[in-house]
Amino acid sequence: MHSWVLKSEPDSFGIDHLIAAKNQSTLWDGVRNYMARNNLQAMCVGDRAYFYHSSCKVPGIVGEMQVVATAMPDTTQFDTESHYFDRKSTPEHPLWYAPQLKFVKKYNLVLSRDILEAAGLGDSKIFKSFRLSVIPLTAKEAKIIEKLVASAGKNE
DNA sequence: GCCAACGTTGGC
DNA sequence: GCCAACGTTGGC
Repeated sequence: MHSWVLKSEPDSFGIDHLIAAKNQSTLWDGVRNYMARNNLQAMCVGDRAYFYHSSCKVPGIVGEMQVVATAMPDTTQFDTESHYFDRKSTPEHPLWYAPQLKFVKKYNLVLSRDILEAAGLGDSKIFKSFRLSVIPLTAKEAKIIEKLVASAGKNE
């Protein structure tokens, strides 16, 4: 199993949108960056994805999701009405792919950048490749986050 | 709202 | 295929 960090702006699609969604799941579509796309395609069923809120008051990891279906063509790329329409893409040769993600849990606190950095994740791609919206975590990084979640859970 | 980082585009 | 210009992301 691999772990990933998926960024989204809570104003456009936050974890509460996911909770309210049908089956509490969503296609992670609209990603238009090749490196992020490659990461999306590398996701396997059962992988864990941390939901990261960006461009908001307290940016950080707010909860967990699980991959329930591997990446399939992102249909918004063919929709001329969509903000995500891409004229270079055709149904025969789609450029962009989206996996299906399902809500697992929402934390009772935000794992803010301060908390993540203090836990030793300062060298993680979360910080180093901060423009990337789909970030792979090493096993070590994933373990650190698991620990943070476990200790935060004790305060519930 | 500013601005640095950095991916993408397009002219050559 | 290089690289400057441009646009977007995202923290502050």
